Formats: sequence, structure tokens, C-alpha cells
Amino acid sequence: MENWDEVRTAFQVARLGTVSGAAEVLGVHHATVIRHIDALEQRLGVKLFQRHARGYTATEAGQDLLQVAKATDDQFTQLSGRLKGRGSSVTGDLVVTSLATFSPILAPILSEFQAEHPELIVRYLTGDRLFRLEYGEAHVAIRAGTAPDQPDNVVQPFMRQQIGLYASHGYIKRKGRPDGPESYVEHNFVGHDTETRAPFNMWLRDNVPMENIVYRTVDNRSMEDAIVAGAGIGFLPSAVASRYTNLVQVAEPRPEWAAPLWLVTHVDLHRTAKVQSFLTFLKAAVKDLDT
Amino acid sequence: MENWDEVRTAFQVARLGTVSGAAEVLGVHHATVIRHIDALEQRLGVKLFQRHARGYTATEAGQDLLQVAKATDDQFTQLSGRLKGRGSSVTGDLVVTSLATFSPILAPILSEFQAEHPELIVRYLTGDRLFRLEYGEAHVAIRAGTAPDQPDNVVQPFMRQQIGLYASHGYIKRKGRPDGPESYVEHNFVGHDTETRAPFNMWLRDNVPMENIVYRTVDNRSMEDAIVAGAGIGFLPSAVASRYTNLVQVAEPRPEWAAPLWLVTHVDLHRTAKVQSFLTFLKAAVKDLDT
DNA sequence: TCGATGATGTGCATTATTGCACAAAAGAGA
DNA sequence: TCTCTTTTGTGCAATAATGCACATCATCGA
Repeated sequence: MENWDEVRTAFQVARLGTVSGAAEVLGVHHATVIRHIDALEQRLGVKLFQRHARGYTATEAGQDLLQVAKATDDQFTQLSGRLKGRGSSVTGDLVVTSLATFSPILAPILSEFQAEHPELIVRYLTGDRLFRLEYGEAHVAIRAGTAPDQPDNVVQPFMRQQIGLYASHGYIKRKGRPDGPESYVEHNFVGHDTETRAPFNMWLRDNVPMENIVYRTVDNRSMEDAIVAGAGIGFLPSAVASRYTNLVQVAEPRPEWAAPLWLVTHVDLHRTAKVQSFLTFLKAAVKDLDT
Repeated sequence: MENWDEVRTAFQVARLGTVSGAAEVLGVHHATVIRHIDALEQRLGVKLFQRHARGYTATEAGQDLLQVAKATDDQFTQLSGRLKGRGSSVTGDLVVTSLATFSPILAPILSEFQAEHPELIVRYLTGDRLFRLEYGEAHVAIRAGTAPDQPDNVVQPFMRQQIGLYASHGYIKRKGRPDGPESYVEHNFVGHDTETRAPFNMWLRDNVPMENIVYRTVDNRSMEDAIVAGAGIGFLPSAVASRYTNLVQVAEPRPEWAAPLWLVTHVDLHRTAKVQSFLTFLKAAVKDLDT
């Protein structure tokens, strides 16, 4: 039973009783309908119709096919409706991925977006490995650093994350608060163990002696924990730092520390209403955050 | 959602994950698969797949289609199995039609045939109007008289119905039993009101004065009833007459009275195992009847 | 780092499908 | 009984679908 189109043709013939009628409904020539039926019968080795001057009447086999094909036609019609609607409605899953660092910023935004679209299920994926848009692992990704240039990805600037220098109350009490960059040499710092391309990290390497970076991690969350625990002074997004009551801002966020963030989507999904709707919502929410 | 073949193509792509794999399974070139997917997506206005170097992964819409199409594929596979089997098995309905006259002959034959094929449902149709094979109203028809020459009908000789002259005991007691054709002028006859082409009826018109045909009917069954009621002497198939205990055979069945019977089937159904099986069974049963 | 492999995508020739014109046949209705 | 209409069926030309060759790209493994 290959060639589903022939089944569809036979279905219309069985339903309407005439080749001509089926041809009109299907929008093809009646000769095509006859050939489809002939081919189908020959392949199956069963007569589906009895031919007479008033049209075609289905045999038992033809009626069996009619039943099955009618169900199929209904299913396809429903599917078509769902699919066409899906392109312009915000339902189903919305998969967003980012580094775990941005979770505190994104959580309230995602939550509110979900509230606006009750039929939507938000899946926020974070993890060590990068989830790949081109494999359909996520609809939208928030990426940091230099602009990604994957060929099939649509990249647009999102925001610049405000980065400041913070230390815990415990650390300040123990070592005092630096009154300016010139006193950083007398302080302990928390930093990345590996060389990263993050702007604040490069600034740290240039302006603070390596031996002052006494606590080094590979994970942003661990770095955050270290600063809170009083291991030293370290960089934190201001949005993250504000969640802790025992953190003191050692230095104001500077533009040169800020990491550019990018919104990335896959071309195949970028035009869909769901993704577009989320992107505009996201950008509006961030704009509110800035002001 | 026209063009079911494209749905089938998309189904295989969604199932296998690659265009190449789907192309191999479908037995077409991979370029064809790509074009089917493109056409389907464009018509629906929804991306069904995300394309990447390792293949195609289904989006939510594609997975929805996968579900529906998989069910369809299963249904069609089952249907195909049923249909292919049907051509070579004796199941479903067997519709036989004839004049009501032949019911007593056919009933035991049909009953035995049904017993040999428990899955078969016998529908024996009799009625005033002729059921038409070309409209699929019956699989097999038993027709009397001259050979039908419908173009799409397969006609073969069946048997010659033994026809004799009978009268009831009551009639014989009242009018005596004719000792030969020469005494027919002194007897009452039961015959057809209209001119029929039945051989015995033509013989009656040629050999018996019209005024002796005192009871005329248009229906064979009514004629039978009239003879049994003692209205006169009349022609009956010997198989019918033998069912009555109060009938006397006035004259032996003669070959020139016998009505030729024909087995008629429609070309479209004649080759099927069910019809063929019934025809051979029927002919064998009649052969037993003759010996 | 660099081929090797296997995947998608596209222009062009080929093939298969479709549409058209016409024939034939059988109801429908006057 | 005759004509008109509707339907199926078929040879031939037009068209659309398919296959092929080749390009391109990403991934895998040494």
C-alpha cells in the first residue's frame, strides 16, 4: 500500500460514486482518476469498484477502503487545522536555554510570559553543555560573549549585563573595604581558573596581580558561592548580587566590564509566532529593567 | 491537506531522522524527499523539520504529523492485508439472486455452501424486479430464458429445469386424468396471462385452445398455488411439484418444455475466488441432482 | 589538523504523470 | 422511440515530477 494519493482518489470515488465527481472534487482530470483506480486495483489484486454507465459502485473491498480512508481524511483534516494554527498561536512547548548564571534574570520574565499564555509550557534548560539550536534542542538561546556566527542561527543583541565588584560583609569586616583600584593589591580576589574571553575577567588579569586571585573556579555559580562565603572580592552581575543581603558593592558596574548578551534563534523557528512573541516580550521586559 | 503522498514522505523523514534514509525506504531520490517536505511546509505555513548537517529533526508540528501519519500507515498496512487476502478467500457476503421459483432448488445448495465456509454470509435475493449485477446488487444471478447478452456479464449455461404437467388430486377426481394430448381439449389449464418466452408456455399456446386456459396469472408462485388448489392442469418444475403430496403428474417432463437456466456474473467479480468457488460448488451440486 | 564520510541542497536532462480531445454507451425525459 | 445529457474509456501532446551529477558543509577519527 504505497502511493497514498491513489487511496485518496479511490476514497473520493467510493464516496461520490462517480469518476467524474471525484475528479472535480480532487481538481484533476477524470482520466487521472480512472488510472489511479486501475493502478490501485492491479497492485492489490482486488476489484474495488464495479464499473457501469452510471458510475462506479464500491465492492466490499471498496467499502472497506472507504471506511479506512474516510477516517484518514478526517485525521488529516484535523491535523492540517492544528498545524496551520500552530504557526500563528503561542501554544505547546517553548524551550529556552542559557547559562545558569542568567536564571535569576530570566525566571520572572519566563514566569510572566507563561502567565500571559496559559497553554504554553516553558522549558528552561541550563547545563554545562551548550544546547544546540540547529538540532531542535531549544527555540531560543541566550548566549554571552562574542556574537555567535552559526550559519543557520539568527543572532540579535539582547542586553549588556551589568557587572560589578562585590564582597561579603564578612570579608569587608576582616580585610576592610578598598577605597579604589590602587588598593586592590592588598586584597583577595575570586576569579576564573581558566582564561575566559569575558571582559571583566580580562580586566581582572590586567589590573590585579595573579597572586591576589586566591580563589579560582571554573563555574560561575561556584564563584558566586565563594564571594558570598567571603573568600574575596569578585565580579557578579548586579542582578545576581542584589539577591544577597550580605554583599557589599566594592565598585560600581563599568561599561567595559559588561558582557554583551545575544538572543539566538534558529532560522526555521525564528519566524514563528511563538518565538517572535517571546522575543518581543523578552526585549520589552529588559527595557523595563534598564529604565 | 491534499497530496497524501507528501504526508507519507514527511512521515518517513520524521521517523528516520534523515532525508537520505527516508529516500531509501521510499525508493525515491533524496531530492524528491526534500521537495516534498518543502512543498508541504510551504502549503501548511509551518516548519515541520529543523535542518542540520546530521539530518532532519521534527519540530513539534512535525512530531504531531508523525503521530497521525504513523496511525495512518498502520491502518493502510492492515487494509492492504485484508484486501489482498479478500481476493483469494471466501468470506464476507455472497449475494445470489434468482426468480423466486428457484428458491426450493437453491436453498439446500446455498445452505451447504455456507456450512463449508463458516465466515461467509449468504444473501439470497428474490423479487419482482431484476437485481442488476452491473450495479453490484448481486455477485451471482440465475436467469431463465434466452441467454442474456449484457456486455459486462459473464454468462454460462447452468441446467435445464425439468418441467412437467401436474394437477391436484381434487382436479383429477373431478375431471378425470387425461390419457394423452388429444384429450387436453376437454380439460382446464392454468397458464400465464401474458405472452412469455418460456418454452412450455409457447407449447401451451400451440397445443391447447386458449379458451381451455381458464386460470391465468402473471406470477409463477400464483400459478403454483392455482394448480395445487385444483384450478386446472399446469406446468411446474418437477423439483417444485415433488414438494406437494396432492399433485399428480399428468405428463412426463419433456425436453422441449425445459427452460434453460443461465449462471450470470459480472466480469469484475467473476475472477474472484469467492465467486469461482461458489460457481464450481453450484455446478457440482446440480450434477449430483441430475444423476 | 586534515582527509574521509555522510548528510543536505540545486541546475539540468529524463521520465512519468497529467490533461485534452474524442469516442462510445447508457440512462432520462419528452 | 428519439434526442439530450452524463458517464466511462483511450491515444496523443503538454506538463510536472523525478533522477542524476555535482557542490557544499559538518562531523568523525586518526
